[in-house]
Amino acid sequence: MSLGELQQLVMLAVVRLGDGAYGAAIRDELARVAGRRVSVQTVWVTLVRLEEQGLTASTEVAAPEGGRARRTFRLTPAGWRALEEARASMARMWEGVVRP
Amino acid sequence: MSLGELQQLVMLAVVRLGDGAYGAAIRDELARVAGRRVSVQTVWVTLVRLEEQGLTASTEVAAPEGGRARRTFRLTPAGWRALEEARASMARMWEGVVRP
DNA sequence: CCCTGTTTTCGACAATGTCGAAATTGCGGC
DNA sequence: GCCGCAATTTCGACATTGTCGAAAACAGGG
Repeated sequence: MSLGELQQLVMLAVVRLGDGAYGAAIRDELARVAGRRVSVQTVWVTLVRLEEQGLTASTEVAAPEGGRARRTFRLTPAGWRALEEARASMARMWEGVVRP
Repeated sequence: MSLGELQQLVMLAVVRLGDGAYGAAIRDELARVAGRRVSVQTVWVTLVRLEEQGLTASTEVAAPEGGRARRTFRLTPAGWRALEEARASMARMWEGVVRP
């Protein structure tokens, strides 16, 4: 069971956003920084599935002006471990690789 | 259409191995360097699907001692582009991220 | 109370990841 | 020549991840 590519990106967006990590913000951060354009529903299912695996956790927060209540996400320690492990594997594979 | 995680790892194993990039060798390189243990068949389907998308190409090579003919793989220019793009997105997302 | 904008949930389907089991092929021995 | 052996590739099936259209839930204002 290893992290999919989008899962990693979503997790990174979550840590980048800190407290403000909820659906729409994550979608925007993904587009802005990674150039990856996905719908907010896609972000959501990904988060739900990560939570089922204990890699993220979430809390409901009070509604801002003119909208309904949001749910914000964060990484669990297991989430951090998985994310860093994925990064380390990939880094080792890139080591010494040069485009011909 | 963006590269899956295993697809990236397999492509990297392919470039690492150069001329000797065929099924079993790729499987071993993945285990050795990335610590990712998958069956040879898994590597194969991945390669076939990448080839369908024009990201890798393959050639049949004469049989070595005591075995049947092999098929060796390499990246196409489009493959390189996709791989480097995936890396760049991920790197940008990691920028400035520190574990709390 | 109904409309409007924001956010979450449902339901469906495509792409990727994974492997057990079968088929193919070259070699060495009987 | 036929037989089994070892290495390699192909088939078929299923789990997980990626993707979104459309629907439901809420909060505030007219």
